[in-house]
Amino acid sequence: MTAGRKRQGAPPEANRRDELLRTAARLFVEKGFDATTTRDIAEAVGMRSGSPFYHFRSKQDLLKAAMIEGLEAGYRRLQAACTGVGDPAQRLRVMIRTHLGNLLESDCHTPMLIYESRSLDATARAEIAAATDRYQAVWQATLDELATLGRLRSSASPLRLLLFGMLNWGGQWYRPDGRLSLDEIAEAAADLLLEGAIARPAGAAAPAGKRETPP
Amino acid sequence: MTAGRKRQGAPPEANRRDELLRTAARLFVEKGFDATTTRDIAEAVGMRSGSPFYHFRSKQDLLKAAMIEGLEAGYRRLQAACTGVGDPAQRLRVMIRTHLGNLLESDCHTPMLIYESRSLDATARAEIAAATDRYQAVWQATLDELATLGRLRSSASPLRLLLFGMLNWGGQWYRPDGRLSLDEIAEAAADLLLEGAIARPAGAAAPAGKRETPP
DNA sequence: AATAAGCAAGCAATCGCTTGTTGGATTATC
DNA sequence: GATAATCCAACAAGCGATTGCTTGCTTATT
Repeated sequence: MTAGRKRQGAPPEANRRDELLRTAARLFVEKGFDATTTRDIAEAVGMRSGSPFYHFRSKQDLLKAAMIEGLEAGYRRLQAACTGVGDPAQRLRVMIRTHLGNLLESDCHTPMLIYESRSLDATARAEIAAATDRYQAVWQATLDELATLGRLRSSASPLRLLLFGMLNWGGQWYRPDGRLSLDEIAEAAADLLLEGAIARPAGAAAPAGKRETPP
Repeated sequence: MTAGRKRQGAPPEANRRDELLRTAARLFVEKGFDATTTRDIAEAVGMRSGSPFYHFRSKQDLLKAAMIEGLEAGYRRLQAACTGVGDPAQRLRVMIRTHLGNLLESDCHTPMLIYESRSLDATARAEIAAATDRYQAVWQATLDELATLGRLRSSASPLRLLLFGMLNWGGQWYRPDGRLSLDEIAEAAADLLLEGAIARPAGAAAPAGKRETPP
C-alpha cells in the first residue's frame, strides 16, 4: 500500500483499522449501536464476520474508540476555528458554526454518538465525559468573557446548557437537503443568543421581516 | 402454579395491559429499546416471558403504543395548562414549564421515547409524526401570535426548532436531584427567548421586568 | 523466517416470538 | 339454581434465527 508506517511499536496505526473505525462510527450513527451488528461493520469494509476482532477487542471497544476519536477531532476543529478571533461575540459565532459542522457535516458525524454512551461501561463513560468536559470548557470560557464585558446578562450554567441543546438537537431534524443550511441555522442560533428573539423598539437594529411561511 | 398472582387490590376493570405499557415505557426510556428484552418487561410486571404477546402483537407494537399514549397524554396536559391564558407571552411560559414536566417529571418520561423512533417501521413512524405535529402546531400558533403582536422579531421555523432543542436536550443532563429545578430551567429558557440573553442598556424600554404578571 | 492481517467455521448465549395448555371467571342453557 | 359452554389471561416449553466472539489456519509482506 502507500503508507509506509508499519514497523512501529505498540500502536498499529493507519491501515484498515481507521477504515473500520470510520465505517463503524457511520453505522452506529445511522442505525444505533445495538442495531448495528459486528457483521454489518465487517461487511461494510469487505471483511469476514470475525475479522474486526483482530483490531478491536470488543464491539464496545470499537464504539469507545470511535467516540473518543470523533470528540478529539471536533475539539481540534473547534480550537483551530476560534484561535485568533479576538472579539468574543464573533468568536462565539464561529464556534457555533463549527460545532454544527462537527455534528452534522463532517464526513462522519461522530460526536452524535454521545447518544450511545449508555452502551458503555462506567470506566469508558468516564473517559468520554473527560473529553466532553474539555470541549465544554472552551465554550464556558467564551461565555464568561462575554459576561465580564457586560454583553451577556449572565453566563451561568443554564445558558451553556440551553445553547448546547439548541445546537445538538439539530441532529434530530436537520437534513442536508432540507430548507435550512447549516450557515442559516448557525446564524439563527447566534442571533437568538447574542441579539435576542424579541422585537426591540426602534433604537436597535432589528428591521427584519416579520414572519415567513409556517411549515 | 405456586405463584398465583393475587392482585386483589387492583380494580377488576384495570387491565394489566396498562401496567405492561407503563413498565415497558419506563424500561425503554431507562435502557433503550434494543437493550430492553421482552423478558425484562415480562419479569418487571411478574409475568412469564411469552405472556406480553397476548396483549401486544410484537415488541415494536409495544413501543408504538407507549409512544402514542405518552404523546397524547402530554398533549392533553399542554392544552389543559394553556387554555385560558390570554397573554401569549405568559402562555408561552406556561407551555415551556409544562413541556419540561412532560419530558422530565411525569411518572414515566414517555415523550423521551422519540429518540427510539428509528426502531419503528415507516407506517408506525408516520403515526408518531402525526402526533408530534399536532403538539408542535400549538407552539407555532403561540409564536406566530407573539410575532403578530410585534413582540417577536420572527416566528419562522428555526425559532421553534431551537426552542425545542433547548428544552428537549434537558433529558441529557437534567437530574431531579441536581442543582437546577425544572422551574428554574423553565424560567431560564423563557427568559432567553422572551427577553434575550444580552445585557441591554438601561435605556431600552421593552420588557424590563424579569417576571411579568398578567395584566 | 517472522509477523501482521485476515479467512473459515462455528460455539454458546440470547433474542423475539409461537404453540399448546390451564385455572378461573363469565355467560348461556336447561 | 345447577350445570355446561365459552372466554380471558396467563403459563410452560421451546423453536429458529441472530448475536458477539473464539479458535485454528492461511496468506502477504518484509
